[in-house]
Amino acid sequence: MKYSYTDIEQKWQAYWQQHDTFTTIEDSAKPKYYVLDMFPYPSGSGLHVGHLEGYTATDVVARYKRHKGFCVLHPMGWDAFGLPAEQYAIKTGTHPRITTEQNVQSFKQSLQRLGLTYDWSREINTTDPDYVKWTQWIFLKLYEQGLAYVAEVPVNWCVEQKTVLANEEVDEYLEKGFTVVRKPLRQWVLKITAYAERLLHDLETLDWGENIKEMQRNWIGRSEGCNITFEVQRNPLTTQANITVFTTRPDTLFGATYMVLSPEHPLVASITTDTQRAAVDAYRAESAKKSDLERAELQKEKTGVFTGGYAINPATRQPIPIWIADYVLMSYGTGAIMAVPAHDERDWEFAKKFNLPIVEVLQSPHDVQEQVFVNKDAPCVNSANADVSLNGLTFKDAFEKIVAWLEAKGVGQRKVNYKLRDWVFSRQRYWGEPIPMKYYQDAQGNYTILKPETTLPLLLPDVEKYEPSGTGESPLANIDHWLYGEDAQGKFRRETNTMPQWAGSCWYYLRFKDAKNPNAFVSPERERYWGQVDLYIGGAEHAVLHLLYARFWHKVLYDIGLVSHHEPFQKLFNQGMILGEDGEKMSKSRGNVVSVDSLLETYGADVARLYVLFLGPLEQVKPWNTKGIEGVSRFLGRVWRLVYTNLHDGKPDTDSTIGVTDEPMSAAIEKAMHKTIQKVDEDCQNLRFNTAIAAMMEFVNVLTKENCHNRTAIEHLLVMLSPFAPHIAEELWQAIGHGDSIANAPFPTFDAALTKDETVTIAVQVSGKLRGTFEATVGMQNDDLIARAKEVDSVVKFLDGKEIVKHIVVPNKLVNLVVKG
RNA sequence: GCCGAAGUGGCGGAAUUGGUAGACGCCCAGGACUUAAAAUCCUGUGUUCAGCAAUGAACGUGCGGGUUCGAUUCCCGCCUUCGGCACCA
Repeated sequence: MKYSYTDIEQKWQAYWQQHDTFTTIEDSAKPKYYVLDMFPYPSGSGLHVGHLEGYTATDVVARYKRHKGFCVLHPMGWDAFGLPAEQYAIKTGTHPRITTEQNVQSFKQSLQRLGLTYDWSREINTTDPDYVKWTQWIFLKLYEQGLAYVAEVPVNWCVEQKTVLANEEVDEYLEKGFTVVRKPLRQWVLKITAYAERLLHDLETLDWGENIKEMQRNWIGRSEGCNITFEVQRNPLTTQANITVFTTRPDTLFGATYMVLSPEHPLVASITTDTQRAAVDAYRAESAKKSDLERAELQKEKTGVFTGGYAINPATRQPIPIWIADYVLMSYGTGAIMAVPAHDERDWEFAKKFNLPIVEVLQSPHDVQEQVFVNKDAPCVNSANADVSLNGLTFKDAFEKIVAWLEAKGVGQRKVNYKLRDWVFSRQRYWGEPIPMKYYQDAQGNYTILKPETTLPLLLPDVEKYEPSGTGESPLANIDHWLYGEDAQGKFRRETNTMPQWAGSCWYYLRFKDAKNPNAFVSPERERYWGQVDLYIGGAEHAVLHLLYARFWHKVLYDIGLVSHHEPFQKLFNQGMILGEDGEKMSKSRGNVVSVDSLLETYGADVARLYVLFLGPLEQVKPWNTKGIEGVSRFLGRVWRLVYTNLHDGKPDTDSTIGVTDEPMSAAIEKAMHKTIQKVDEDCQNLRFNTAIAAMMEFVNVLTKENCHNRTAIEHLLVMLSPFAPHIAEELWQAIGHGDSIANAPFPTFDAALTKDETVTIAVQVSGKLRGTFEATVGMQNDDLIARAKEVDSVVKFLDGKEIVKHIVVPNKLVNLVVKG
């Protein structure tokens, strides 16, 4: 019989479906394993090879763990809210639900053709009313915990289109010639900063790549320092005020020669003197117009203006000028800084530009008037007053001493700051979960009294137009019959903001444990049974946001007793991107996209699965290479011919030519088999699929070369291969007489004694250079090894006439004869 | 600029508690089978030099140093590529 992947793939996919082969089993007598993919946004362009790689990897793990006797949870779903469907709706009027459904169908079909073992009875879709209900329910839990609040937050506002833009849209709109400004708008915000310390600290407990942890740490951006209060100098023209700054270098306080406030700082108006007011107002107006992007782009030249006001440096008691400049951000620390130009690059640049004094307070190897000196190890100088002296102290001691002094005087306080900001959680869009809040009328008839929805889910109404309302509100603001209503508590207007796409993905891994539960987002029993996700695989593009947001929600749920672990994903593995054949990122515009459907067409699922893993290490970024696929295709052909030997002989095509025999295998083959099992087993556990496949190829090459068709060897090979190429494995398993699915066969075990060689090749070096080899029995004594090494033909001439000054022996490996002369 | 990862044959990659560099696969060349082709099977395949040849020697893991009997692996200094962050005081 000839190997025809189309026939056998369809046959076995139907078989698995009919027999519920991969329906999840919950058996508390067995260990559990929860292996999860980052679920996709079902885009119109279909599955790409990046999906293929990640999903195949988790599928191999899921199947492998099943062979190993685990109860495996391996689910799939759809992160189906999102901008593309909404933009398509704006263009064509097609309801996003329709587009989404179509895309889901096509995605699901492709996934099924790959022979993935997803338990489709647990399929979820973030846009389903049943799912939206629980997303909203969790939001209300956050609200009850005081972790959701309303604030005025600047957003990207397109002036011409009267629309709020997502960050990723800004460039596109600017290119079209529109004006994009920062405009404060009413937003729902989640207080993720309340969890900053735990989000940082608990990273230690996770089995994640160090690089991803580091990215999260940087994003959270913890820094220790202190807040220092500067008294504003009394001046008949200004009001009495204090300015608090945050600094990580209080040890340089004596060198603070000026202060800078962010242009948005609330004290700017009261500090500014009349003579400076016009300049200050002009500067503030200008920076308000600039988008964040522009501020960042213009980082070359520092700008700023003097307010006319002065503050007193608490250490030197000297008055120092107060400036405003947009290099100081209102959103970090206190929105104000003390500037130490001698020892901070930004301050130095600013001081040089505006001729502000630069005072050296750390012993510097060069003149700080000429060049800035940033250092933590240099001792303090010029840093003493009547009360306190830091001179001679380095960072740590100086820090402690000055902070103690400031605290004693009541003008300073230790403080930890984070770069992490609270999470702006509302979008002015249609295609998202409505935020389930209502505003009831107050005594004046204004809708100001905020209360949560009592009936969930709150679903989206149908709309005629998907464009934003033009007022900065979402299209929902135009749907009066949905927007306004009355209940026992009075007349209300609904919240028009919707949730961001992140919302659904913050907890989907929990819903998979109990996907159809109508009474709870997950039952406590099932939550506990499946516990943490044991392995989570996805692209590194989600290294920060999705993973941080999900961890945040999870911790909140943990705190209110709804989940049993404080972290959701125990082990995270990031697959590397697959590039086009040209080594560039795959993109439609480059025309280097490899589509999964065409691969399936040409080579079938087993080859596609095998090849995408054989390409290289899972975590590595690697280019696609269409030619190499022939190799794995041939490999499967060879496997096929181990069972169906007739093709090899060119004889007629009949089923009776199954060549599996019960003749014993040779010792060499048996050894090769045990080594292969060991290697494949280890590699599967460590997600090193490329070398696992290589090991199986080697084994098949040995079997082929020796014309060995031993039943045990082939059965073990098929079980090892089945996680990778399940269809052909099932077909051959059946062909050699098994009635049950290979998926239920236990993974072969190896005999450690049989993986060891009796003889080894010893390398012989002369002064570190390889000059020959010889065969020796394992465990041969060092003296014997040396004696043998000296007799090796190719070695002798390098020893001729030389004195051996040293013998180095690595047992069972190598002899190195060090010679002189 | 800062943080992180990585640089190995014509190509994808393998091998690191320091011990025969190049497993496996692609490409390529030669052979077997075939009327022929495809498929399949076998052999060879890092570079350079010497030789008719078997073979031998030198070089070789981004670059330059170092430690060591021995370095792809460890240390120091660079270069390049990719990813992330980007005035965070």
